[in-house]
Amino acid sequence: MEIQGLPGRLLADLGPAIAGGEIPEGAVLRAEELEGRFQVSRTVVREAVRILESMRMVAPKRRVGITVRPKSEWDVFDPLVIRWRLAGADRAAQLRSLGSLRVAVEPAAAALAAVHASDDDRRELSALAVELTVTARAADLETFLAHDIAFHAIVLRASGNEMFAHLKDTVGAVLTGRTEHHLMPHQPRPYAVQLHREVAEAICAGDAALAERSMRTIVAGALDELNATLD
Amino acid sequence: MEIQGLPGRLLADLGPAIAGGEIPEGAVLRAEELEGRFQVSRTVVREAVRILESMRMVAPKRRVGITVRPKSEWDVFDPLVIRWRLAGADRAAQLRSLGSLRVAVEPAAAALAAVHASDDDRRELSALAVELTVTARAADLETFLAHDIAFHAIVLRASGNEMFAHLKDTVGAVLTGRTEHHLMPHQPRPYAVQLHREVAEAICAGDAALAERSMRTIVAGALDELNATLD
DNA sequence: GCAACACAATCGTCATACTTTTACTTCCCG
DNA sequence: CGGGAAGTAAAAGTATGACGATTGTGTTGC
Repeated sequence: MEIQGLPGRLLADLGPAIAGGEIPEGAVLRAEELEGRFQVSRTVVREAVRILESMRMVAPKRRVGITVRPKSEWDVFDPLVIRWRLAGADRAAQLRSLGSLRVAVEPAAAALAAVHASDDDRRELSALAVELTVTARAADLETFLAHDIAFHAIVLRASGNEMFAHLKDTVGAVLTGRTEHHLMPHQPRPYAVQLHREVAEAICAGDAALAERSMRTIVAGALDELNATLD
Repeated sequence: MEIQGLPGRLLADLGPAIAGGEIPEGAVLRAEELEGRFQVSRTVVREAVRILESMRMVAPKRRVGITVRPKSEWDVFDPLVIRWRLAGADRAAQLRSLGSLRVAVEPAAAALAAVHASDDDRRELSALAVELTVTARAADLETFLAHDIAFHAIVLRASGNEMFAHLKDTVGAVLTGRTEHHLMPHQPRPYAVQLHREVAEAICAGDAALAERSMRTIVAGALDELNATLD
């Protein structure tokens, strides 16, 4: 999953530093400086910088250096960029953006899933809905989180849309993030759990409209909570 | 916008070839072979391959070669991947995926725009709605397309969500693609134009629900037409 | 003051040598 | 005959030195 080798390590240092604002917009790095700072060869520096360039985070320019581009131009859908921003100072803004994205996408995915889900998908969703209920009552946040991630991942995949399916990891990161940073109630809200059951049932029954509505209530609620907590 | 230099050129050859299935999943390339085939040095090949690796399209492995990963693992949100797929054999599938994405995102963006749009945004939207009406009646497809792209771009930007805003180019590519490939009526439908006017008015009036509904009608209609044409 | 020119800094590319990993092959022992 | 251990070679990974290309900057001369 990660980029391998020394360029990967460089990237794992530079990426978060830029995404977190430690290296600000407009800052200018020099390749030679990076070679020295990280004790690697030009080859490695260049490959790492190329990757950052492909994410539109930096722009190398002759006679000038490697300039950090304004945040507004970054590839905000790149999984690495998302992860770096979630890990750093930009976490709040990133969570808000992702929250809105979820509100847009997940209800649509649920509606599609109600039409396209395989029998296995439907079975798994039902099972997970039960698990969510149990672990929520037991206040077992860790297991609850795992099941919650799996639940949303299946809905996204079952939608039959490859782009929705790829948001699985991103949604997972959001759910993980808000649990880790205690942006969630200590015990999952019974109403939210109930809504998950509703989504599962609606998808099983092929009721697209209900699946969409219930899912929208879930993600809109999550976004509201998020905004309430962050303010 | 593009990756610069020789690696960029290599990428512009390899990327579309892989995205278009010309180089199939599971195929194994060797760095040395690429050096010879494109008459570039090791450095250049490695940088291009690194970028493809960061898009999850290939996985270099020692003693094996550079393997083309299954399409399902690619970074489907990467603008380059989207462009390459739109240009190649995968165009239909890519248009469908993007169609669903638009149905999910653009109505949400319109709703947010009704709340967050600046006065300038609202003025521009109104003006563009008028332009759309005029150019549609004149059957000036080229100008119509430009204004249509601008219209949707402004709605996405005015939503205030950076991730939505970044879908501007992608939506633009979809609109361009369907005009170029004649997946559109010869003269824009009056009803669709009317809906654009409704969106503009709703956003100007701050009516989020109406903006969302009208926009949904637009994009859902576009998706229906697309499916009808591609089948 | 300004324009042309020269300079130097920095990235971009190439060629080559060496290192590291690892699939495959071979061979020996049970 | 099989299985495992050791050796081999193939491929990517890294380092380095040299040169090319571009371009901001300063300098010089009018």
